[in-house]
Amino acid sequence: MGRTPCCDKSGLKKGPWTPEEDLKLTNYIQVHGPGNWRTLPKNAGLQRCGKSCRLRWTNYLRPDIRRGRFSFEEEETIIQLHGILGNKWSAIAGQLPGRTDNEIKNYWNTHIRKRLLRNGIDPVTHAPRLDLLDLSSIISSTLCNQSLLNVSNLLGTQALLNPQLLSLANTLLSLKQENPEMLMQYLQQNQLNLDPSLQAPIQTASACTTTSTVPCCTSMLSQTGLIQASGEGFFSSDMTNFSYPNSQEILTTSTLTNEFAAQPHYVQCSTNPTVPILSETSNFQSVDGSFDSVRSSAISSPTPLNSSSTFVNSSSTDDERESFSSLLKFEIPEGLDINDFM
DNA sequence: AAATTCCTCAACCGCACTGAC
DNA sequence: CGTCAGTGCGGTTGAGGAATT
Repeated sequence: MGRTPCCDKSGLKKGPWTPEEDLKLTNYIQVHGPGNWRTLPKNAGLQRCGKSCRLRWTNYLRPDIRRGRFSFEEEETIIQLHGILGNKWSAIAGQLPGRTDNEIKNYWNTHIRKRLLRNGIDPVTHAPRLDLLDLSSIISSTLCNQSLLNVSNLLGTQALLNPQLLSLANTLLSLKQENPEMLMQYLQQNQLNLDPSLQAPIQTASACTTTSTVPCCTSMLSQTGLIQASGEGFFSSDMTNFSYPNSQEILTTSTLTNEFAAQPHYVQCSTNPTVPILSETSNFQSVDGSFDSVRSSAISSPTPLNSSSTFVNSSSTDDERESFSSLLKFEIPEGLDINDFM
């Protein structure tokens, strides 16, 4: 049947608001309060759609709007919450007083998203981008034991540019998770160089979930830094404990907590010396794999994330942000143009 | 200095949801 | 129960300024 338009659009002004219109809208709302947007334009003497008035008010004229550059804490919070909530901009905005969903959405799309991509992170899943990572290390870790298959000699950086090899990596990852035996069969069929001495029963995915098989999967973690933990498969049960252990500190509303419970969890690995995670001078608890401080500091901790940086609102540079974002950095082979993936 | 490209963000659009009738 | 008004939300657009050629 279709909805009737929110207002009669004929003769209504569109486009940027003039100061006069802003004044009319502000004055009217100060007297009558927001709401009843359909009749508001007429009553306020505006040639605008009520929807347009509402948007102008909520996104720009509202007195509690906080304008200006996003602080580090805000940016960190956005990244954290986006990892949990996805594109639930209004929910994210609810955790950032004074910021609108529109503003956060714009900032995400123009700044954070690009930075994550530069650092090898898929901005949608917050997992490392397979197509941006060192393929050989991925395949090695896929087998849960780098000694099992020395593919480093098989594949070089060139592999990244080969769609077939990328496809192969995807296949291996899928097989590894779903059917390790089939993976071994696949490898044999494809004549990959398996060390005969290591052709004992391949570690199953479930075996990889025990901490006793330490080499298992840790190489991938160490290679990538931030990995999506899918509950079972790649990571030990202990490791899943890394993920957002303080989520309830971050998310005070039951809605957010519930949504978090339904979302994939993420872990961050600190074992790779090439990943410039925060040093011991920070409150980043890398020793035991706990990332509470990083995850919760934006809200629960009044102290800066990294003592080496002074995070003052609106004063940080992109370089500083880039430095901070190295928390989420992965190894991306040189010569790979990130723009091709954006 | 002019032309072109890139980037930002305010604003729009269409759909979904909720509650009143 | 169905319809509709009101509102909220997320994706997209495009104007205008900045940066680059």
